[in-house]
Amino acid sequence: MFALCDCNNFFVSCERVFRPDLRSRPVVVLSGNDGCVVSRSNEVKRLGIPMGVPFYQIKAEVEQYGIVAFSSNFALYGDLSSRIMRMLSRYTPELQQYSIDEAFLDLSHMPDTASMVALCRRLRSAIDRGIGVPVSFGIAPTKTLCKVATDYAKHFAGYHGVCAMETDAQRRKALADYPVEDVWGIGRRSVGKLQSAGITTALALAEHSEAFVRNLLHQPGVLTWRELNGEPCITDTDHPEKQSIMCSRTFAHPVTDRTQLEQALAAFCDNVAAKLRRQHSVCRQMIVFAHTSRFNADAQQPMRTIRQTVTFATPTANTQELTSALLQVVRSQWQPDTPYKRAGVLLLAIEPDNGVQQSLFDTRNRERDSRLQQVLDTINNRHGRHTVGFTPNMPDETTAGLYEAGKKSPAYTTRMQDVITLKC
DNA sequence: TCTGGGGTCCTAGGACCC
DNA sequence: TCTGGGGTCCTAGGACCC
Repeated sequence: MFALCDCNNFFVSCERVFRPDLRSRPVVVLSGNDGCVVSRSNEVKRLGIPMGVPFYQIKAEVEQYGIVAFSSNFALYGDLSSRIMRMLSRYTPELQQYSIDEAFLDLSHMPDTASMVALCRRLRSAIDRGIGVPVSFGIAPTKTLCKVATDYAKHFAGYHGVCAMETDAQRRKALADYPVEDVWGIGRRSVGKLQSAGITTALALAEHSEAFVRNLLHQPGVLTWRELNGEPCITDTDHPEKQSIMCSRTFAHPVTDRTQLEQALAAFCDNVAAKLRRQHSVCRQMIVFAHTSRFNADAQQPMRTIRQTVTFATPTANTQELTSALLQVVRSQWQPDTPYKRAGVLLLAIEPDNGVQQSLFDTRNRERDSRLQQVLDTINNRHGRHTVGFTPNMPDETTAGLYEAGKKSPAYTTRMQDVITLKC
């Protein structure tokens, strides 16, 4: 048996930890540049405002219902997330963090369902008291069924935040009332195919034959089908070492200046390379891209794109080497008078940094590169990101004009100046 | 005017091999 | 008229997740 711990409305709940005055008010958290709604309080969900809607399209509702909006504050969410994960791992030996606000607990060592429910209740109240974020638990024999159980735990007050699915009768009853489009692993495209086949509930999907499901939804659909029928298939839900590392941003206003684009990309490169080194890895490939707005693009005015995959003969995690390759890409593909709206850097073909295969024709002094990089990392860890580096004037989230995040809350838990003061 | 960011896995098709 | 069969590896794109 597994349990899934899922934080309720996570980003909104994080904002409410330090703003208890907002606990019963409608609150949303927005994506980068305050573009889209990415987290909603229950009050906002009840108003029918959908996930992912562009913020400007709900201006009227914001006004009418007094919806409070925040720019996203990942320093805060990341810190509260790691506190929750630490607390969960104190109570269970087997914890697989699945996302910033979800983790699977392996409960196979526990004797019966009653003790599993009791454990989850203890965890729930410990997290509520110790951190202040409400969470829900779903207990079931497979991870896909855990997701279903967690939804029931969230939506029916009678469960008090913990729903266990133990018997086959419980499983069938839960799936019969569960819309197939809400099943974990069934996306937009699959829903269309399932509807054409007359399948609307999770139970109807589970009761079709494996051959039917394979023909319609292929291998991933078969895994979901098996999981719905109680056979655990999804095992690797934790990925401590990333296989790809990306940093990309949409600019608040399009960038038409080459130097400005280069500096933005150099900052992304700095971030991904530091992440790569932190997990003790190197990469053999890097994709550099920048493009004009993907909206309003048509045959007359197609999207204009910079995009190139760079392959390194010797795998690397060196910021200088990655940055100079990146600058070459930009300089060779740059088109003047082009409003670049989004840009990014993606590292691929990642492998551990021990036992790197050297290239016979390598021209770099790897040993010296590595010593220099270590010194720079030490300085930047002590004095903040981008304190020293290979590119001057690297912008960050606060650089005027490049990004919009005017509704951001303080970094209450990660920046000394932002720690709240209590007047007693 | 305004439309996010960071991941994973699977599959089809091309290039290449004998 | 008529053009094999069986592999591997790589890449781009699709589908899905939060």
